[in-house]
Amino acid sequence: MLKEERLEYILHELNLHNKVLSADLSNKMGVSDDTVRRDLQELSIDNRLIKVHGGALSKSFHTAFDREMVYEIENKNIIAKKAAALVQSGMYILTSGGTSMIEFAKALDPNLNATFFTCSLNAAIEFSHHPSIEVVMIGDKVSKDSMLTTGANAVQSIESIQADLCILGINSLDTQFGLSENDWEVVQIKKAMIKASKKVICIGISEKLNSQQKIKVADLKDIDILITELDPNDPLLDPYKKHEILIY
Amino acid sequence: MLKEERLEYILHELNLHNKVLSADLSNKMGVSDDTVRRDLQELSIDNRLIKVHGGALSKSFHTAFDREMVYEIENKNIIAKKAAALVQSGMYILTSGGTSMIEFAKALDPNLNATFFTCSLNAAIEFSHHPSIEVVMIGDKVSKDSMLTTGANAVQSIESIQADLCILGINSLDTQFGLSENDWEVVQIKKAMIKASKKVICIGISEKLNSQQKIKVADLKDIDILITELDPNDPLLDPYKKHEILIY
DNA sequence: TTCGCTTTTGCGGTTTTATGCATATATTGT
DNA sequence: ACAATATATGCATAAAACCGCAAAAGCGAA
Repeated sequence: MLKEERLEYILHELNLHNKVLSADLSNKMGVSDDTVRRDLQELSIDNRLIKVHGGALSKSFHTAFDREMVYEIENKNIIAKKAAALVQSGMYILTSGGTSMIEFAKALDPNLNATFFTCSLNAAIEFSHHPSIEVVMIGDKVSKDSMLTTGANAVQSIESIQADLCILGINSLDTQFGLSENDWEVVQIKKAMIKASKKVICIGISEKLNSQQKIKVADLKDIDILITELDPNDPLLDPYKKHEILIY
Repeated sequence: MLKEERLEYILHELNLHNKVLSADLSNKMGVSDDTVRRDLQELSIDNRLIKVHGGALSKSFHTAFDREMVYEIENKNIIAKKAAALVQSGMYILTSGGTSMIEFAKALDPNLNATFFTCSLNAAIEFSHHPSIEVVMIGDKVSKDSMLTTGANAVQSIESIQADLCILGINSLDTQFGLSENDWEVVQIKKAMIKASKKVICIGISEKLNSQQKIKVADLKDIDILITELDPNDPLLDPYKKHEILIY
């Protein structure tokens, strides 16, 4: 393993888990812990991570998120892994944005060969870090709140796609009102995405369940799969099973 | 084995495995490691791969060459301020990407009211942080090296715009060959942008001057304004003044 | 072909880099 | 406070990169 490769690997691990242990790294990479320590030191000097006794922490983890958010991130990671398992090579996939989607992008199998369409600037960037998937950014006016492209042009672009999968971040989900949002423009986009896909997967932390917002995106019957951090047998999810939604 | 053959072979191997070892290459190709090193060096200069101690890594894997960029950030800031001064409210502006453009976005007057069109994911995000400007992302397939959307769709979108200004990051600029790039797709985008704008501004650090790359984007006569970190009276810029380019 | 010219290549010697090991020191948890 | 780990430091070594030079190969024109 080349030195630069190791540095990349370490940063990658950090992105995924927000922390690394020196001992783990030296095992996995097959080098002495001296070398690992020197690698970490170098990355630390370059401000790419935070070195601590026994390993290192992700920079963003330390600066942007507090403990509470970490808990969320762990959950989003669980969701991301479940969702990533449903993606197969050759698929065409429409996705929205949100932090769950970012984690999802990180969790994708490095050998996956698929095409992702998205309106989210951040998601597009994260997908682009993957070595082999294709990424198509759907263009239009950028909505500053959500960092999504929205508008007639985007909707039209989506309509011209026949996707296998549509993966949507949940803003609010409710057994009565279904999937809902507060931003009219974003709703139009999500509606178009659902219409253009054979299967619809909703991902989001359980906190978002059983809440409503002002504008309806879709009925429950339009949703095929629901992914949360909860165990599929969790009673909280029972109401959704009744609506023929698969729970992962 | 001929030289060009070797270069092809190296890039091919890199595509397959994302890394190559100098020792492996000299064995497989039956040449000395000096030759391999020189081959790698050449490809590295042409930005086709990342040379590291012991071999080379694929470009797509290693996006973090921003380490060096940090040194240039002060110069880019100077450039950004000069460029920002040329933008007026009400303008429609096409922009490419690059770190200079990111700095430019940060340097914009907070009271500015203008509309920015861009193919760069990063630039779009940075522009979106501005309180009042409108941002339109031009959609298409995302080119992973440059994080730009490229393709026929993007070109077509650009063609449907009549912009006041086009601000392009310089990759290579030369009095003979004009503005040039190494990526065919990106060249198409930039050409379209130039065509769609009344005025063309090129921004970039002086390091990029007097160098050429493989594909021509535009002649000097297509460029109206050139902005570098240098003083406009710097002798290095004299050759460009002769071509009726305004220097800032 | 043969003569000059440029480009490419290989080689010897030197310098730099990467890595592991031994030893001394520091940090941590109980 | 003490044992267990982790870190820092200096050193040795092997591999890789660099440099200059000369031989070899490629190329165009007489």
